[in-house]
Amino acid sequence: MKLSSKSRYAVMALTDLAKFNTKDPVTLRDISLRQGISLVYLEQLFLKLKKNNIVKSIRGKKGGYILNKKASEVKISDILLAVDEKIKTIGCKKNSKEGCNGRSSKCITHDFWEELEDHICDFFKKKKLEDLINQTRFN
Amino acid sequence: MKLSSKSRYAVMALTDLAKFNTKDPVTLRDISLRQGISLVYLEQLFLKLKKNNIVKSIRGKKGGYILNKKASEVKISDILLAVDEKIKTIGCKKNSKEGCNGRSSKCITHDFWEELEDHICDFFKKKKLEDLINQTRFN
DNA sequence: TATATACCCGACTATTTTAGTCAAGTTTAA
DNA sequence: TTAAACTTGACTAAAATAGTCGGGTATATA
Repeated sequence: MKLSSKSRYAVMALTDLAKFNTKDPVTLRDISLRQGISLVYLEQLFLKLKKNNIVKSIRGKKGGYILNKKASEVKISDILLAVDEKIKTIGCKKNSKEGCNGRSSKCITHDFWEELEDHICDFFKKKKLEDLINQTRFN
Repeated sequence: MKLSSKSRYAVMALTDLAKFNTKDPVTLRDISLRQGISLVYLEQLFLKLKKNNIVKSIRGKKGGYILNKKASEVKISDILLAVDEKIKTIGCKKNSKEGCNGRSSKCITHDFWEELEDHICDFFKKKKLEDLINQTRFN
């Protein structure tokens, strides 16, 4: 059970962005250097974050990215959703008639996994980007 | 973020075992048939569960497996540990001096991921095998 | 209006992990 | 004696992951 580095990078990058999002847009190049994440990989991530209205891009010289909302309004779950992180502990389809393993209508531990899923999702929904900004000392 | 089917199967199989663990040992063949898990795969899992003192095996004809403790004393976290499920949300080493990405001593979101890890582990530590037995109707 | 800076996008690939099989045993109750 | 059941290591196909590569497009500034 692990989180993909896609998600880890997305949260790291946005935390960095939120920290430096004072007035001028922040360039991916800067985030890349500060956080040690490949620039090309960041581009992929920010494309998705933009499509999901988490950031706005400003093109041209002096361009870069800014947050689309206040850091206090960005849920971590929004970020994970944007980069396609799936919180799926089970193969069972939630409201499927054919059931979890194609045999019984529900596998014997179905409810347990669903509970786990909710437990994790709750955590991500409660946490806001703002909560992360001042949590750790910066480099 | 997903749980391996190794873990899912281990929990399913043990829940099944706990349900049928009345007097006689339960054979893997029966668990395999009831739960739709490959017999050979179950053998692999129960080897690990046995090494970790979660089950005991009884050899020979009429043999099979029984729980080594009461179902109320088996934590789900014990099971996951036994089959090598890693709850690692981050690459960061917990008490390493070199730090998470080989650069800074701690990555910017380190504390957040650690909190998530604890959140998930707590869930698994609180849940006992017994809690699962009567949760879902059986097939 | 030239151009450097920065974003945009699809295709591709090496590596790792996962899920599961295969084959060949050993043990023991009946 | 033998069938049922556990034991073990090696192997493999498929999927997911973490990125790279190459070639764009948009626009602020000089």
